[in-house]
Amino acid sequence: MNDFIDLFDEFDRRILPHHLTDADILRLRHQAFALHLRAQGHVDFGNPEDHFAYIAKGSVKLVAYLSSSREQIVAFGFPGELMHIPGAGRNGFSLIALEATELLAIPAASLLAASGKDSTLLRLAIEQTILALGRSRANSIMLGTHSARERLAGFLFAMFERGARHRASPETIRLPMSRAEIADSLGLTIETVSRQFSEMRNLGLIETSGRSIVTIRDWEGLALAAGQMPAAA
Amino acid sequence: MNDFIDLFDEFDRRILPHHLTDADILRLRHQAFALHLRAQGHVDFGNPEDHFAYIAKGSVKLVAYLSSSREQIVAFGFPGELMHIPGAGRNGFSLIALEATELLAIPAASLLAASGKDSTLLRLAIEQTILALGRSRANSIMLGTHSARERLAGFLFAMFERGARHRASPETIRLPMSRAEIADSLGLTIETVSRQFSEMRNLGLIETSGRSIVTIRDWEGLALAAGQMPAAA
DNA sequence: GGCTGCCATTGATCTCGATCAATGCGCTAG
DNA sequence: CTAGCGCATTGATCGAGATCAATGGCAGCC
Repeated sequence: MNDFIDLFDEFDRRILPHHLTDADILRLRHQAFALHLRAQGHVDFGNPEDHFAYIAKGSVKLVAYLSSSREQIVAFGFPGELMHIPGAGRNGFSLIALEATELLAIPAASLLAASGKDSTLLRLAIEQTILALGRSRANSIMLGTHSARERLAGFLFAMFERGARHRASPETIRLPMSRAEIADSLGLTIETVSRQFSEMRNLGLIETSGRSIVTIRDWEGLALAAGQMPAAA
Repeated sequence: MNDFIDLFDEFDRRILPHHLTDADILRLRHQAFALHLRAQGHVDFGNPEDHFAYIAKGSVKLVAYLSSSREQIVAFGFPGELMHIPGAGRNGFSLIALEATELLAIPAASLLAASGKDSTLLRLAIEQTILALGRSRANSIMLGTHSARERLAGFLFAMFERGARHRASPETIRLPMSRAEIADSLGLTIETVSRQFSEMRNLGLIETSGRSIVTIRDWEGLALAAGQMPAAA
């Protein structure tokens, strides 16, 4: 399983703090496991245990299943990111690959339990959780107060900031998710998302090519559309 | 300052794990500070540092200020709860008292830094943060997929579960927040919240008395209105 | 205990986004 | 290169909730 070795090595270099002892690293290596998902493949961490997932290649969505028919996308995950994945609570969660994806999963509980004396790993975990909390609260604010235009503009900004995939030029990204997935993450319908894309294209804010290539033509206009106040403070 | 002594003592008894060493407790006691807020009084933890707040008496709202006029209530806090309060990020947060409130604030960063060898405190912090993350994600799901009726019904359930204030009978609570505050937390307007209250009253699901006393008359009907699936799974 | 101001309720209308319904087009297989 | 399917786009209509506008009633104050 060279895959696992390579994956873990990358994780060690890019995420773990540099001053970890070999013992810590060995401990982690024992708890982690590599996963390869093809497009639309899903992992269901059924047990009530939380996990962390380091995304190496590809991209994923974290989906909450409701009693109703509709599903809500709670977060996206891109290469280089460490996601927090809740165990099953009131509503079940699933991690679903948007495209072929390689990731490293680590049970949160054993990570917490394992670090007896040294708290470096704990600190890493809490930092990531606090980041996720911040993103989730930002999401709540968006869903609670923003219009469809503001949501899509904000979404595009977020995708650009997180580097999305296959950046050809600094203004262009390829979105790995479908319109339906964008809609589910923004609390909108496919049609509304599509209409917003068209209107923003007509306004000269963006250009699109094919189904998933987006180029930003007017950063200031897009920021305005996203609801960042123009002047004042 | 007997207030502080009493507050900290209560915090120790009700929240802290029982096996903490005296050294740990002393360390915490040094970092914590008591706050007394009158109704509408606010604390602005301006520094970019996160805090934890133990609510002893009263109730609070955690508000995100947007560039726009509208504000979004991110969480409520009730007695006995330990809230996570984000430092200023993209949007500023404020903790505002709904009524006269006593609370104990603890800087998260120094709590993390202080626990050198022992990781009990860290574990406490991460547990609370993960709880908050779960609540926030549930909130996202509500805002992204639920109707006004479902939101208010769900809100009432949550208030009952968290014991709200001054429970006269098991079916009756006093809501310490105004209609405007309910609306801001649910992503609705005052008028819609009011209309939903009236309709639910007409349907015989609830009874109201004065501005803030609510009695549940039909638990099953309310659960149905909240969107918990009737039969099936 | 009456006054007064704020908050909640109720009504009328409007608007944004959902829904229903075709049509168009990019991507993949063959 | 072509065919065909699935996703995206566009159009028409509907409806939930926002907005605008009065009215009603609870609570704090003199």
